[in-house]
Amino acid sequence: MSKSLIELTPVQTVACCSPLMKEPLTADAAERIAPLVKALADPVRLRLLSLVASHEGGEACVCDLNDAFDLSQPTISHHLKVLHEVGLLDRSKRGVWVYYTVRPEALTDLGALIGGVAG
Amino acid sequence: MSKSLIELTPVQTVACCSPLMKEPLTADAAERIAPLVKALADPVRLRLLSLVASHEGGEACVCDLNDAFDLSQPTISHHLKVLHEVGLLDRSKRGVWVYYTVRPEALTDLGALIGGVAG
DNA sequence: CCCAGATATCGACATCTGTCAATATAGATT
DNA sequence: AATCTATATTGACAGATGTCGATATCTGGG
Repeated sequence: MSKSLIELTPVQTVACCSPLMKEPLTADAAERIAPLVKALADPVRLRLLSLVASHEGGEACVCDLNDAFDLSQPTISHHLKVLHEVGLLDRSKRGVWVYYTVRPEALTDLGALIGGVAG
Repeated sequence: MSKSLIELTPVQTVACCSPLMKEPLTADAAERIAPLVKALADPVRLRLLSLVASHEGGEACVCDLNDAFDLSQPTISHHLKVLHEVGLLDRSKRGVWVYYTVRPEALTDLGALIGGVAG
């Protein structure tokens, strides 16, 4: 491990880790990965991510996402922020609208970490 | 979908779902999958799972696990229970000792769901 | 049968989390 | 500028969660 884990974001940590099943996670790595998993550990955020990811071009407007749920607009905004902060979604503003896009590597790396495919 | 989701456990739900990125999760599926992800969304449980999984034969005694953490025995017991209840770990008692083993399919399926590998 | 050790359960507590209503901000249109 | 619409932020609150100490349960050995 050439770089100290301290400098890495959750996504970067996941990208460089062996699968869960191959060798024990260090306490540091676990502390760093948990927030990423936690961001996924909510039914609304799972659906949000899935909606964005499966949308045309892996990109969706907040206005569309709001309509897909029976939740207040601030609540959806909050969940999107959580997903954005851990690096699972990117934001881009175009005019009045905000578009969120998935970061496929982040999902792929996390899937590999959990699923045991070589990472 | 031939069987109602209502009859499926979290692990079974994950096993039958398309990857997050392929098509939008239904609200039902998301509600069912979230507990499984939530069980992983804690640094202690990530390490526990990783310790068990990477142990000899994918099996570890609680006594060994307790020693790996600076936490009380009831706390470790609680975390193991969480992992067991969602189906990520199996329990087996041999004499006074309790051994936990990973369910590799559960991890593999969850990894595929998140990572986008065909499920 | 009683004790000692391993693990689980209980009850309590502080902290974190999801949600909403109210409000703020920012961009487009008139 | 005034206003409308889209999104974010704030503050509040109920409920969930991680942790511990105390205690219960189970099992093997004396």
